[in-house]
Amino acid sequence: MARTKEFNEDQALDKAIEIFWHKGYNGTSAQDLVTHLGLSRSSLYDTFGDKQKLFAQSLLRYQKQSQDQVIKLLDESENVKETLHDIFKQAIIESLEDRITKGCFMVNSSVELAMHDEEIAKIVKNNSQTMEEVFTKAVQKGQTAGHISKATDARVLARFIFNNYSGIRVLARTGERDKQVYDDIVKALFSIL
Amino acid sequence: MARTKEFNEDQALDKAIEIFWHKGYNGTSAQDLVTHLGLSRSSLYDTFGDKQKLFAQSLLRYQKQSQDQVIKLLDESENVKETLHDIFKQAIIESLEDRITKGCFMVNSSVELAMHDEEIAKIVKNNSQTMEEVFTKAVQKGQTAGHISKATDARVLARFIFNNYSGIRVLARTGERDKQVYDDIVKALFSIL
DNA sequence: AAAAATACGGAACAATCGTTCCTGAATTAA
DNA sequence: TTAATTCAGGAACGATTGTTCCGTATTTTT
Repeated sequence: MARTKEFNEDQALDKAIEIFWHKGYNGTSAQDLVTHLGLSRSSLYDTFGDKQKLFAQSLLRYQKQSQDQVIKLLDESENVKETLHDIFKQAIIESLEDRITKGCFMVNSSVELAMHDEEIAKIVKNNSQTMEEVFTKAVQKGQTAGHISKATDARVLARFIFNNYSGIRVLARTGERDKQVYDDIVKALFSIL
Repeated sequence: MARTKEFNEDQALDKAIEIFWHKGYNGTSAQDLVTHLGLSRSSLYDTFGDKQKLFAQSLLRYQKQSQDQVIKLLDESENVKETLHDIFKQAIIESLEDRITKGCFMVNSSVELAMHDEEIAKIVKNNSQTMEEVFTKAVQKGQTAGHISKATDARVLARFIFNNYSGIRVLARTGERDKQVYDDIVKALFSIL
């Protein structure tokens, strides 16, 4: 009956993530999207609705991708403290390697849109809660195994870890390229785990 | 020779800070500025140049205001650890009280503009360096006085403090209203000082 | 082969963007 | 008083915004 799409929807979403991540919501124009996604205006609007909906779908996809990665690493980990350390090391590498410093798409979107767009606010809130749960369970696992100090409540540590993660991603967004600054923060953070 | 200005330039800048802080640079239109500052278009452009210049001036004024406050508190402090604690408590109060959650103007601007506007990038970088110095000296002072542990290098702790400050301001921007979340972070942070 | 459905490219939309300019009134210093 | 300067207000600028629509091409199912 119908013609098939010539582009892959998920690949297009990945392109949308790239440009929204780099330029933000208000900084990305419809023309930017057409150019970067390689689609026509009509295909773009037929497929994704409008700019706001495309942004929300992009952010959801990004969230799922990054959450899944962290969850998998922590689930499979036999030393949670080491794995958490690896996660931070990876974030630092990404911050230093990216020639265009994009920071974290979720953090960027929180700051730019959370208070102006209810749908984005929900995604951000859901992300925070999920990450808090993931980190809390991981810390508990580490405390049981004896890799992480039991001196502080697991949820407190989880919130603390998440807060430092946000901070580091802001730092990356500012264009900080001195590895020592990142390393100092991680060093201090892990001194209390 | 000339008619005197009927408005106070600094007061107008304060109004500009308010709206840029709330809506961001791209989210604030020229009409928003005219309405909120209570000036005519012509007066606004004659006085401040253009939107970008007005934004930069606003951010500089905000930076000076908040830096001066922190520096004064820490300079006059006899117990730096307590004063740092007060500074965080104050940030939490502001985060919870603000009906419209604005976060931190400097953090917001970093995320939105630092990588796209060189002038803003310079302001942000200068702010980070200054705050790092201020915190470093404060921590040294606290270590000498015996209020802060000497186990960790002062600069490392300073960067760590600043990172958690950024994180908390992002949290505020996401609209988090649970005081316990903020308190947990501060509790964990001060457990290593 | 015919018919149905959709992708495509691009023209075109009204609205808003930041900015400039013009008007006439108001105020000041010479 | 005169000349200079700045005020407020609004019209108007071209450019860009997000979005819609249309004609054509293409593919799939009947």
